[in-house]
Amino acid sequence: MTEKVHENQRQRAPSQRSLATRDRIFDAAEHLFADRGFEGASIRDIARAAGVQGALVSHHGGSKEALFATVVTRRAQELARLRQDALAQAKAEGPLTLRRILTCFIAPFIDKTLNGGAAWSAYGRLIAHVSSDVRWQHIAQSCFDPTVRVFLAEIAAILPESSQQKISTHFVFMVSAMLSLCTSRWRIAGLADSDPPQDAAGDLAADLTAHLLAFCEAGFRS
Amino acid sequence: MTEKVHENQRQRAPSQRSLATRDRIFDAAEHLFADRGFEGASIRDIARAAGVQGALVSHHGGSKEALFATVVTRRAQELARLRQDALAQAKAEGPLTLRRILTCFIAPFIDKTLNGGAAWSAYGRLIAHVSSDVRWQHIAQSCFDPTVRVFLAEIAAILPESSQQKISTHFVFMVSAMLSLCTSRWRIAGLADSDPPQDAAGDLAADLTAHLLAFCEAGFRS
DNA sequence: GTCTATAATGAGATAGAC
DNA sequence: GTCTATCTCATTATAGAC
Repeated sequence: MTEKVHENQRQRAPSQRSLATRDRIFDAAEHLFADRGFEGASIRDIARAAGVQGALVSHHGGSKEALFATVVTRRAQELARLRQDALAQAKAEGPLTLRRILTCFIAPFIDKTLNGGAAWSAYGRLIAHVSSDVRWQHIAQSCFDPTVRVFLAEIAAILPESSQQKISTHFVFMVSAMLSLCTSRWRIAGLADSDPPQDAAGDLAADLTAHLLAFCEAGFRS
Repeated sequence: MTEKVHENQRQRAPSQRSLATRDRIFDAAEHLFADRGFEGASIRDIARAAGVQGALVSHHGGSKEALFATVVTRRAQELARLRQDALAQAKAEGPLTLRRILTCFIAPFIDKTLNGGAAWSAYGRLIAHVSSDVRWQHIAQSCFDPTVRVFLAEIAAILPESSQQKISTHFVFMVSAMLSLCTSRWRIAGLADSDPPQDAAGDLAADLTAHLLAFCEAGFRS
């Protein structure tokens, strides 16, 4: 079999260089969409940040909407896997508690977005846009709802007296609070009249995760 | 004293018609900024929605940024007054509890944004943009932080063992959950596999307020 | 796969008539 | 206070050379 393939089959795999360029474009798009929203980030901005020409952004990302969806989807799979792996491990280690279920959902996200580097930090803010704008409902449904439904079912088993409506409402409260750690830490710092807590005092992500978990577990049990 | 004034004094009061036009422009801007964000809403869209020419939007609103700030500020004063009046009345009626403090903050907002008509509904979503984007920090500080600090002080008096950092963090969690009722009810409905609860069953705002209050009070006490 | 060049449209803002 | 007209620049997207 030669390197040549039938015309209706896929072309040969993209080169290393092409893949690297594509990832630079997606990283730049992720960062700018996160910071300035869908309309606030222009293709030109993204191209400049990635160090390429505008036409190349369209080549790799398609239309601007397709690029947005691609960038959101890109890390969603890894995040879903982290969460479901954590849940599977928690199940293997003993009977599930509400706290353990919520931890499996929140801890991977906070760990990545606060300790996972600039790209994951931007991704957290990007998801906040998706979660608060009905225009991206289709993305939320395909990227996040399947995993969320798994967690909702586990919570419902722990809290049999709570209606599905109530559990779903509380879950959205929890997600909103979680995302506020990506979008609104400036607000917390401003209200606390203190500098944002430095890593000097320890693991910021662990502290915030514990805070958030305590808040939400109590809320679910209310 | 004639109608003529010194050139460096203010001109005569605007006409009724001018005020009505200005309000139509601000209402249109509020709605479009809320739905599509700052960059997503164009001056031209706003002019068309208000039924005026583009130049008139600039005339009444100044630059686009100034227009955005004006529209956010416009209802902030009324909201602050509603919240502080509720707090004053609660104080007059007896010793404050955590639940009563949180109610004074949340209930006026939910009542207006869910039962106060389309303009207040849009305003709720608009505030969600301000709260989640550090670019609008100066607006949040001037419009909302003064009232928030009053409530933080009352909460601190009820929860003397909680640090200011913890109370501020929990307060931001609460505000995020509250705003999710303006931005993400579609998400709750999608996850609950049920139509969004209809008003037929009663007062939607009252039900959601009670839900949210229970969740957040338990969180604060965690 | 990457570039240059450009098409086609829309953006924010303002000058000046009425 | 409101409108028409226009300036200047940015926008997304694509065609076509290499």
